[in-house]
Amino acid sequence: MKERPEGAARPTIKAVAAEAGVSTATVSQAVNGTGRISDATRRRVLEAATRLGWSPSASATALRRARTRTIALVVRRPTDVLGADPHFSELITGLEGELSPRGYGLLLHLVADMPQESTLYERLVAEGRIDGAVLTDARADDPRPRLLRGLGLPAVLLGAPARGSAVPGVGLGQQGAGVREAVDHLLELGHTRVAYVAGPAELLHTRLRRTAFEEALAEQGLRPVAVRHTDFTEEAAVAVTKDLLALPDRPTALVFPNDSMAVCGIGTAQRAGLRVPGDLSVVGYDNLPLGRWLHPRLTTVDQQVQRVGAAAALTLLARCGEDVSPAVLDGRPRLVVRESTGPLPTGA
Amino acid sequence: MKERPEGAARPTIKAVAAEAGVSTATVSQAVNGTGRISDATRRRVLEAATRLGWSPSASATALRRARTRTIALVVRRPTDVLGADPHFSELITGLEGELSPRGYGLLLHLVADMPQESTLYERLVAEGRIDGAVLTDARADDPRPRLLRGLGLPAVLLGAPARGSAVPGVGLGQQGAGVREAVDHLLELGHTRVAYVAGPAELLHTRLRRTAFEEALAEQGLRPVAVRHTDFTEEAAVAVTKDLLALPDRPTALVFPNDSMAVCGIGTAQRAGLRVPGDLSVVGYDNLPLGRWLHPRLTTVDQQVQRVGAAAALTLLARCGEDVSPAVLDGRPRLVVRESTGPLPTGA
DNA sequence: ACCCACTGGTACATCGTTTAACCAACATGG
DNA sequence: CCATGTTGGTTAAACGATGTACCAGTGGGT
Repeated sequence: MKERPEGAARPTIKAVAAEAGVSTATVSQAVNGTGRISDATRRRVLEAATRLGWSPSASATALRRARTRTIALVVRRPTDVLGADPHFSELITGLEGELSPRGYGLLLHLVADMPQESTLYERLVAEGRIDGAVLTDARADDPRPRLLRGLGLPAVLLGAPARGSAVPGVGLGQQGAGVREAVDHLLELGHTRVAYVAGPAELLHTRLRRTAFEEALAEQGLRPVAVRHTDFTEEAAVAVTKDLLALPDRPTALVFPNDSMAVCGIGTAQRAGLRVPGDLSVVGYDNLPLGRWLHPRLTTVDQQVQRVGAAAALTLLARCGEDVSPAVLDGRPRLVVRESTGPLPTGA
Repeated sequence: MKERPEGAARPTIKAVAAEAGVSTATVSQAVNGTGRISDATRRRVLEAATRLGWSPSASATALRRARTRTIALVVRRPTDVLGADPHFSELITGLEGELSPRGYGLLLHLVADMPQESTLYERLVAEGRIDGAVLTDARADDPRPRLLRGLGLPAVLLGAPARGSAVPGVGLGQQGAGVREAVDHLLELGHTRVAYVAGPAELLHTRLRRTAFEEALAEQGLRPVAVRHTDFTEEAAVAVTKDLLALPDRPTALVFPNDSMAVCGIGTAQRAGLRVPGDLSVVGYDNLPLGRWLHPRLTTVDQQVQRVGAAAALTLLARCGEDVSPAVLDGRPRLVVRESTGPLPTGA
């Protein structure tokens, strides 16, 4: 609709000022609601602006205000294969839901490893391209909080809530609650030989969940059949499942660190002639949409990534000087019981 | 490493000029390789720049040059539920692979529907936030090419290669080839009662693939048992599968428009007591990583989204005035035969 | 000795906004 | 009638980089 005659340059604040018969300063004040302007002039200016289809140039505003209204989300993807982690779609949805209405944009970058990620932040900050960053995959010894603090870049860390870190953490409380609930569920079903497939050891949530897993078992006087760390790839899921199923005292239940891997695990078990949940119970993590439709439907832990994303956006916006009501993030990860878990096999 | 003493503002070109003992103009020319500067001075300037950890301000450069080095990718997600289409992860990977090394950023936005998407482009252009856009999900009557052309924004349309549209299309040639191959594969296995689950009718590739499907059958003198359009949601996949399996002359093979839906279809069939591929063969589309690990492993069509993304990025960069070698996109969608397809059930 | 070409660099206007400082006009109170 | 506000604007200086037009020096040719 705002289609301009071919080749016509975008209008500037000057054009609007001329159209409305005022100075450019007045236009600026009118659209920003600052300064002292009569209601009548304000209206005139706004009309002129819409008539010309003008919006303030983002570059000029950014230069003047030293604010870009852009947030970075850097995704570290170790291998080319992991790729499709649908986790991020959910996260991005949550973020965008809060950013977009406030005129903020999300700048997405993919990197291979942590050094690359650090360099990228340095560049983005040096170029003044972003106002803040969302950090994912908190590590046990994470270099990013210190780095970003040094660079003076507002950030939030997804995962564990703040722990005296340089940047505030955003996430559901009681990180371990989901896994704990999963274990309790399995125990109730009669399982005693349970194994845990964990994520990369350096990730923070890997630790939290592993601890929760072991504690929940210990409370019933049990110990895990095994705990295996993996790199989150599908290949690893298959390999580790085979490995666990070959154990002398084969586990009757497997707990995975995400749904994709759980699905691989189920496939591997079935391929080995086992029925799920008849012979083996499987629990995932993330509650991907897909899990609802598989056969068997996947029992999993829902950690509400989308809501966490929204909360993270709000926290970050607040740190960027936007006045937003602080995010309240109640709730905790919860087990969603479906069909991939069942009573202990009678033979066992 | 570039950690500046707390509160110190980022250095500007002036600081670098002072450090190197030259004028700001010289600094600019040195880093941009323009103008006539002696090698010695150039080196001195670059050294000074790294010493201070300076990079040209993106905002200032954008303002001056009327170029932001930012590309928009707008994702339309009809419902909240579709969400996790892993398709996009692949696409983004492909795009980023070419954009990032050239200093371009990817600005990601999520919208609900086409009107919103149009408005968004208008805003982004009016604010001068982007240099170009990548359009996905080409529609039969797509308003975006005209719109963006009117706005003067470079763009590429993913999917069918150019067809006299206002923006160049990027995609594998012979769009239908994959589906055609799938049908041939099924026919070879002896199937004659094949049904097709299609995507939303307004999407361009939906048409192309549907046509390919029908033509491939027709060549053997066959007609589809049924063709059903859906909205790409998992729910729809389940519903339509149930529906098709209840048909009087039940199909022995189902072709789906993406892997997520194919998985849902398999689950639904299994739940109905059918074995895959024993009683029913299923073909997907996209070649998601997950499909390799399911039980049964998914037969699907690989359309190399990542490579298409890379090619799209190159085409777009070229239109943005970057001098890149034009993308060559050979190949076509190819069938990947795995385990979800098998010979015609003997009873049928 | 003089003109010219060339090399290597600098001064300055400019991109489109924002904002502090300033000012005209007009009412108000003493 | 004059200092004193108040209201509603304007002027001009940034913000940080780019690029055109200009200039100082050097050396060559005649």
